[in-house]
Amino acid sequence: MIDKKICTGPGRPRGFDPEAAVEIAMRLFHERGYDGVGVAELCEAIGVKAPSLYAAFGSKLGLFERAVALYLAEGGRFMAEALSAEAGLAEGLRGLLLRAAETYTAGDCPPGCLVMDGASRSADPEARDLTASLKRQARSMIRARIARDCPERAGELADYVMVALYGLSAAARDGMSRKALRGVAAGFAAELTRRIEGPAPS
Amino acid sequence: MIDKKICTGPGRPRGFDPEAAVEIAMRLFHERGYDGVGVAELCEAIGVKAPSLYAAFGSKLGLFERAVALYLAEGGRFMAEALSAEAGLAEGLRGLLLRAAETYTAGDCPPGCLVMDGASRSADPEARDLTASLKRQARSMIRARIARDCPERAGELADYVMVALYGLSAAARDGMSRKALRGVAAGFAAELTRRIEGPAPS
DNA sequence: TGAATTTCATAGTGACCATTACATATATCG
DNA sequence: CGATATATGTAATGGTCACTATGAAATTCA
Repeated sequence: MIDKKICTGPGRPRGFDPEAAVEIAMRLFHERGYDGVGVAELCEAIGVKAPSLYAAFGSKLGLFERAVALYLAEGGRFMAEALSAEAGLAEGLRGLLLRAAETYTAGDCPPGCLVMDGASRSADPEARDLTASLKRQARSMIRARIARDCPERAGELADYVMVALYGLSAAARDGMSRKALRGVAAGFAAELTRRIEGPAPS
Repeated sequence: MIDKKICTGPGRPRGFDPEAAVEIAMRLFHERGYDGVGVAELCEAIGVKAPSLYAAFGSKLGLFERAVALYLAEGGRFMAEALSAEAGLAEGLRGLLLRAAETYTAGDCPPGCLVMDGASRSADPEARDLTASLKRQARSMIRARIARDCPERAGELADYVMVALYGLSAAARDGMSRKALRGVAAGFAAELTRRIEGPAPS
């Protein structure tokens, strides 16, 4: 509740905005992945020297954590929205996949999903673990939503949605068009709908 | 047709088997990606010093090219087989997806596909281009097979299969079980079959 | 045996990596 | 005006990166 500019204590005030820095870092990490962006490049893009960056965020990993958190707060909303929708399960999952296709090909940010493949092959195990944990969390949310209407197939269908999201993200990052991705997502959703509404196929 | 050990010219004979070296490199690249494996580690695993490796393969990228070629010759066969099968289109694509799920979770080699995400986020543009070209080639093969039976939907269905393969590979690399992946692949194939055999939806 | 040829191991190249020691600069508080 | 506290820039840390210059070792051919 306290304005952060007013209650500034003693000491030299910092010469940059940490929130803007996190946003710049988010974009760079999203473009080229955790290992693909060096601290030197982050410093230059943010307009700050390395010691200031370390004083503010602790480490490159700390800045990545902040960047991922901002990513989830901005672009990760669509998942929570689709899952908590009052619409039916099939409609919700269809919306999730279609909005993933849109989000992963939005022109104002890099293609693909920062969580899905921003650090999946990183050399830093802590960065890998961070995104891996978020992916488990996403699957858990999806599974919980499915279990409300379809408990006996929740695991199976959650896996289906996860693989679809993996595919949409990777294909987007490899340049697949938004239109093509939309069509694929609709196909994934159609099968999902059949599995939810129809009986188990033998 | 000439045994490679008999017709050895002048000079000191090399102390290692280049084909075995390529196989070792293939496994390492498959496990951790192009950037994730250093030349020093390759040298130690192969049992050779850096200059010998460079004399034999020219560069790290040259060794990667050989490793990818071996990967395609060994594990990439299932795609050509599924596409050139005498069975129907839907059966062939279903076989392709199911065999991808099996291949990507085979216990005797690392999970996922070396081509799909062995260098997709590499810092080396030449390594990225190599795998990107192979992915375009794979899509082209899939599309050509589809076009034989279903020319008006070849592009759309080829995109569908590609996204499915991306997803299966990434999910496998993130630890999804073979059983779960099989179920997902079967679901992908079911929708594909409907799109092939049924009329265009709406 | 001696020349030619190829591979070998030793030991380095400069560039980049994330990170930090140190001194200086700029603020608030007493 | 000190004293204290925080941020800054300079410059360097040790480590790893892909790669290679150099010379010795091991082979074939004359």
